[in-house]
Amino acid sequence: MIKDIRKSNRPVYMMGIAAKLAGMHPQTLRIYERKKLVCPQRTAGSTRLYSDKDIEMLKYIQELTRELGINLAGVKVVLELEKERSVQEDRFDQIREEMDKVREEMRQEIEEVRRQYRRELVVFPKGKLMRRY
Amino acid sequence: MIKDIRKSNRPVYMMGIAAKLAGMHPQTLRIYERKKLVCPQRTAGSTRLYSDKDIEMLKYIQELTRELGINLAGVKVVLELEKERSVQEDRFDQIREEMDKVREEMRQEIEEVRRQYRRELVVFPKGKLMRRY
DNA sequence: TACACAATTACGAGGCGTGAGGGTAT
DNA sequence: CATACCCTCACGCCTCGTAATTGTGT
Repeated sequence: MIKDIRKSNRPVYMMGIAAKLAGMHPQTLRIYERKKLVCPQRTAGSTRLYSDKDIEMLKYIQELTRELGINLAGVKVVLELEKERSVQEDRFDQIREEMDKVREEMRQEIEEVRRQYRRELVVFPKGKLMRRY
Repeated sequence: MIKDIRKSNRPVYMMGIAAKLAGMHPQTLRIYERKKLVCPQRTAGSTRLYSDKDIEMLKYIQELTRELGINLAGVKVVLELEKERSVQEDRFDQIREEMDKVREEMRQEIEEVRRQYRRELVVFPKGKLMRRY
């Protein structure tokens, strides 16, 4: 399976590049890190390295702050809630899938019952049915 | 069915009382109303009347702002997300209930098939089974 | 050696709670 | 007519983004 490059976790961009990609001030990225909103990897010399996923997150946080006017405490909670929601949606899909499976199993079981009775019945010349022995 | 008084929508408290009940400044309540967070009913003379539900909401918003430090724009989004979540949970319960129903229906259908075959078979003296005619 | 990063501090704009003042409903 | 409401304006605190400074990594 080929990984989606746009969402890779591989740390690649230094802070300056990341800031330009996200259209933000480098200092802002440090603030976000202190508030545990976007936490990039570090090199041995403690230089930050941002992944594409981090960049996406930065852009999304920007939407929440600039367009909706949410402060960082709010952003944190919103991100948590949306994560919970995605988990919930997964569970939802899962249970629906399970329901389809149950339907199919039940259908097959009914079929099996029918087949079993059919196997036990034989047709006699005059069109009558009898148990096989 | 007796309504839960603690969550009633009936408008009863004037602003001063509501503010005391929620432990907030009356002016704050006006701000929340302007931001469409808590919208009390009004009398003909445009005096605000808060319900118990409104008071509950005020207390909850207070938690979000004071304890979590979320600003009002954030509170608005958080409230929306939690509403969505509750809807999603309802849908979840509903589909689980539906699944139970499907199971039961299928079980009954299997039973019905068995019964039908049993009805078509009769026992002959020598223990053999035949179709009813 | 030059350039970009790390960390801290300071400043300005805006959000939010609180208070004051004048007018109106009950 | 007294009290509590209505509304608007103004002040102070806090948050957040930005800039400046000094030191370090590459």
